Amino acid sequence: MTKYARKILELVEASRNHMTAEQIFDALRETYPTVVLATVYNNLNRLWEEGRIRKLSVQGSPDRFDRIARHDHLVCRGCGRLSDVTLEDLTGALQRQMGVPLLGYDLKLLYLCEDCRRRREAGRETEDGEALS
Amino acid sequence: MTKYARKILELVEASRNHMTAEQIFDALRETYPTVVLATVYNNLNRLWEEGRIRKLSVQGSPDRFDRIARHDHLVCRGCGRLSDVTLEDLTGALQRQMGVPLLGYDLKLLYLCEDCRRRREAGRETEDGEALS
DNA sequence: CAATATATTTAGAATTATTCTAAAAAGAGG
DNA sequence: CCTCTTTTTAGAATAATTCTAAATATATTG
Repeated sequence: MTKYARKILELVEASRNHMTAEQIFDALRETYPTVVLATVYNNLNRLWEEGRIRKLSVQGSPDRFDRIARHDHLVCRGCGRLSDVTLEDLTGALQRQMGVPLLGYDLKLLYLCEDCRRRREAGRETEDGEALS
Repeated sequence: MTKYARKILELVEASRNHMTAEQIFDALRETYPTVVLATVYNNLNRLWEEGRIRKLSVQGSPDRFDRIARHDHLVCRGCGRLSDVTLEDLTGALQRQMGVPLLGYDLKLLYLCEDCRRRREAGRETEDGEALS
């Protein structure tokens, strides 16, 4: 782990804010003023491949990076704003708390398909193992 | 509904394939050879805003468009490949059927935040109402 | 510690998906 | 038909992300 990777992981874990690469870049520059954006992407992708952080695609806005600890998201269909929810919240409390009915949900189950498993076994030693998207 | 919108909706509903804008464009050109890609995006966005189709963001690949009828997705963490699942599948059958353990899941709950609701009430008459992302 | 090998960073160009703009064309309603 | 509104077109613009090649840094081995 390089100093950049370490600091980026720290930033992502500390933030409860689902940061974009750009925001992480800005935060990182306070410590390392000469770092470039590509380095941030390199590290984020490496951390993601290693299963150390999560990457969320939200329609129409840049990817967000998030700590790995299990939790789910409430996404505004208007502006893409994200907030965290835990499973306890889901039971009714959510609707009351938000005072608004859900428009729907989007559930993705993550796995490795045949081809990718074969390719991964064949290719480099291993990677990953228990990562969330 | 224009002929383009109609045909695009038809294509999206007929396909069990989570098509990208590009693929829809290609399919559409067989019927209307002069249509341009921007028209496809225009229509897909209009249909999505009207809640007639779903839009899925998958990390690292273009948005996919999908019929509205309720179902969820199995996403390969390696290559982004999508397949449909229904709730019955989820109960164990899924793991046996796929012969592979899930790496995790990604649940997004869709709603409209305060700001967007206000903006929408203030702004144009209405839109949407029951759309899924 | 030096020498080599491997991995990371940098700078900037390149790519890709998507949106925007302005003008032309197509519908819709009277 | 005529006017008004919406959609399409063509192509430029934008934004996020990845790629490339050279330079650095880090790790490994003799």
